[in-house]
Amino acid sequence: MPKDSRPPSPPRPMRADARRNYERILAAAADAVAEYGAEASLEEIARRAGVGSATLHRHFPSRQLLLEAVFRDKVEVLCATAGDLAADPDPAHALTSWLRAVAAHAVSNRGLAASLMRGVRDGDPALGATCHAMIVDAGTGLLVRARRAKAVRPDVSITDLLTLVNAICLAVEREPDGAARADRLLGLALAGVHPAREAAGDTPPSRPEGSGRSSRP
Amino acid sequence: MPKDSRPPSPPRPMRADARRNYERILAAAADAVAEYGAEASLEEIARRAGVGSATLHRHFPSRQLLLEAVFRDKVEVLCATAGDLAADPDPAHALTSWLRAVAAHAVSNRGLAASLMRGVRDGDPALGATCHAMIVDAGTGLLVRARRAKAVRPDVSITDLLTLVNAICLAVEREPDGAARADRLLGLALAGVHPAREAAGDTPPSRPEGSGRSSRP
DNA sequence: TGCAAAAACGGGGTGGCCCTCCATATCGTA
DNA sequence: TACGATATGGAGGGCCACCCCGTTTTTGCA
Repeated sequence: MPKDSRPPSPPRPMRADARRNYERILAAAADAVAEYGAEASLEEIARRAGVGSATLHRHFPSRQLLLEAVFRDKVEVLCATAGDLAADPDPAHALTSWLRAVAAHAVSNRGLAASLMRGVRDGDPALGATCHAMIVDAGTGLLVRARRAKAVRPDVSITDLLTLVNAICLAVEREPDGAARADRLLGLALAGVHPAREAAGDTPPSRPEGSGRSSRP
Repeated sequence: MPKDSRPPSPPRPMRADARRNYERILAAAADAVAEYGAEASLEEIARRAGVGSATLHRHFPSRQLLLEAVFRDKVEVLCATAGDLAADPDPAHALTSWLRAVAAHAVSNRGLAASLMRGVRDGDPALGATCHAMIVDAGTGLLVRARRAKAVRPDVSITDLLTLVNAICLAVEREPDGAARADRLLGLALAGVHPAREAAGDTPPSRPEGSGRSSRP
């Protein structure tokens, strides 16, 4: 059996200069990712941080881990938002609002979508799926509530929804007016492309019911 | 004024060895892209084709151009499919069938989605947007017919639909069972996440109307 | 058929990237 | 202050995209 488990914090609290460099790298990475997206050059990040590339790789053994560290707090904001929306009296509205918030964050923080996308799949096990897991957890609460209220199809999973959101954000990333387009496409995907009755506003996601014609004989 | 315009074919019909190498590169690229996706190494392609890397770059000055050449005939198949579906008595069904066909091609041909995505945006002007343009043209016919039949929202554009399709395909690419998942997500996006009445089958895209409750007071 | 210009070729160079080794510098403490 | 554990970063290897330019092949014409 293993000698000892120390889950949250290794006894070594990290040396002062190490922590300083860690922070520097994180800041430089945030800049670089904002500028170039998730594919930003790691050497460039190390250069901006004023450290050697080896130091960067020691602190963040994979690109995914670096991205996770960069976006951790933004993801926490989204999770908190989900918590707040749990009190919304309208479960459907809460869910769609949150998904839109996720999309808004993803398009305004280049690379976030790519970071959230990579879940468990892809090579190394348990090597940086934290953000993905956090978001899934946060969204699940909103989804089950909406499902209980019969406001979403019973077969829709949180993975479905998040994949759609991230796919859309990834697709419109680096487009002229990405935020608006992402919101528009998300509204479309949530409401469907078939015409709702009166609904004339901006791709309103609610009130899907109504009189209609059957389009398939 | 310009001396002369010769739109379709430059008078030089390409030397025999040049055409031979062109074909070889194309074949090698098809293999490599099938194996590694749109990010396949160009040097590896040149190596497989038995030509120098300079030759590859001469024939295909950009990765995008090479991908377009690789996928040209598949895109033509999709365009032909769109033509066939124009005779479908049900415009809505024709449109969704075609979008599903696009998705099916995109997931089964690694890199196609990425190739179709890059439209006009991104650096050089008119440097490889042919596939994108062809697909847009083909889809527009189906969309306007569906729109006339009031089977789609009037504000939905073909760009919206194709972006959704490509985004989904890009997202599920290299997932275990990508094709099924892409089809499922596309069905979701086309029909919306809100519950349809009886509709119990596989994410049926039609008959979006139904009895419901107003979800926003 | 023979030949010279044009066209195409590809080896090798440049510069970038990711990642690792190890001699050196720095920090925390006895 | 002095020592050992810890952290550093320059150098180097492997891979890649892309380009320069001397060489080879093809072609059109005499």
